[in-house]
Amino acid sequence: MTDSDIPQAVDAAVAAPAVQSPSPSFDEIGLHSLILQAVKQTGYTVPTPIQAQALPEVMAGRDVMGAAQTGTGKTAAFTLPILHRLMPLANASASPARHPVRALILTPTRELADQVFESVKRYSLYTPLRSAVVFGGVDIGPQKDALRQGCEVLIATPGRLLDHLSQNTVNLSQVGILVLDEADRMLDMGFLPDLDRIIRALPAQRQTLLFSATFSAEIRKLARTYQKTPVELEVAKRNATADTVTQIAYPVAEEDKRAAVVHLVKSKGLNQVIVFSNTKIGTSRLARQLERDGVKAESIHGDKSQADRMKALDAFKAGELEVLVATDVAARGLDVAGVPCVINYDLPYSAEDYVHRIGRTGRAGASGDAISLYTPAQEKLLIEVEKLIKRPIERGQLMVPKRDLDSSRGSSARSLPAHDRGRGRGKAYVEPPKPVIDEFFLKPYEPSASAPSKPAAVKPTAPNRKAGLGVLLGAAPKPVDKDTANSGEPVGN
DNA sequence: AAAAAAT
Repeated sequence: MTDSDIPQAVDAAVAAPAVQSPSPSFDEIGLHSLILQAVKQTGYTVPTPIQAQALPEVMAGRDVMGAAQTGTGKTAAFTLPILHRLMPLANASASPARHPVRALILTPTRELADQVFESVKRYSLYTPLRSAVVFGGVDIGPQKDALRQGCEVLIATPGRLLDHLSQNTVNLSQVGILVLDEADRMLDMGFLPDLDRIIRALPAQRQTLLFSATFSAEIRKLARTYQKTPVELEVAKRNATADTVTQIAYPVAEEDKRAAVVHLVKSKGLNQVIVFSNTKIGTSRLARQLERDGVKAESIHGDKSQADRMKALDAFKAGELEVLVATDVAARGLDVAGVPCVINYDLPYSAEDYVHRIGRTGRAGASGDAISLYTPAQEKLLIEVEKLIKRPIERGQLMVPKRDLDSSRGSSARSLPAHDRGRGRGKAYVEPPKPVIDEFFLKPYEPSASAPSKPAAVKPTAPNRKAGLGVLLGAAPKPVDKDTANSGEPVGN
């Protein structure tokens, strides 16, 4: 599933506010009938805002610079018009063999590449247009075969594409359309030199589409370098978080975080939770520990083999896991339909990543919960996030029954000194204040009420609503107060 | 400071 799978026909009526300006249907936009056929089969009738804006521009051949949140239907916003533009080519159908690549779509991660590929395949189902995807971590042989067969649309991650280029197994000399998806992410990941090398292999005469979560100075520079007077489209507000996502943060001591996750999952019967951790090692470890605690969990991060990554993701999508523990490899672009809850086990180092992480829930107008666990030392990160999203995040108090806490505490966490002891800064080490964790609770955490009318792609098992068992939150939402918020900051950070 | 991506 990808961004393009926003079920307009179904959800628009329920979750999305009625569109005031009469949005044209896909019929009226003038997409090629064979593409329209595939669109209709998915059940969509009305384009999302980004689609409504981008389709005409891209179909007209203009360069587009688009800022759109994930979950806005961004993938279809470029996939559909690209296929439309390539249709004359397919109609000619003179020499079916050895068609050179006409459209190239670059993405930062392998999973995203695969998702975009799935989307292209779906929408080109009734057309003669062919597509292929290349990315690292898997055998290059089959990719070479696919490229030799010929494809009009190629989706790729930069590294493997360069590999193909150097081996002369791909011909990019006829690429008339280039898409840089999640461009901000690609820059973050240091792909600029790779992008540069790839783009130098493309014709200068081409249409270039650039999608990014934000229009930072770097992105604008990228646009200036590779685009010609792009049309700027900005759909959702930059750095906005969906209104349908309930956000809450709990102060939890580092060694209690695991127990907190177990309780959030178990006591509420949450069955499809993505838990974000900041490190690859921490991600693996947490998944293992959760398994020991009786939570079905798998991890996904960059040190795992591509096969393992796909396996974990598929198992999660199939509903076989309660928890997917992930690094930020999963923060962007990943689209598992209807994830009802995201937990930040660690707050991300950058506030922008927070936006991407919680963008995994509350997609397409569905409701979702984003829960962040933070130590007092991490509160400043939380404040950074609030500044970025321009809204306060409710603070709660999470309580876990003491006996569960103790049983779930590993031997490891306890003994570790949580913070570095003074690095000669002349200050004594101060144990950060611990949130009160005790046997009783005030008010249970409830997953947000309005259940999405459209069930997740994965059929959720009946939530076992044994509230009260343990996890609790009380503490009235406290308005953010920058002054007091910082006061408990411990030494060191 | 961390993660991702070609091998």
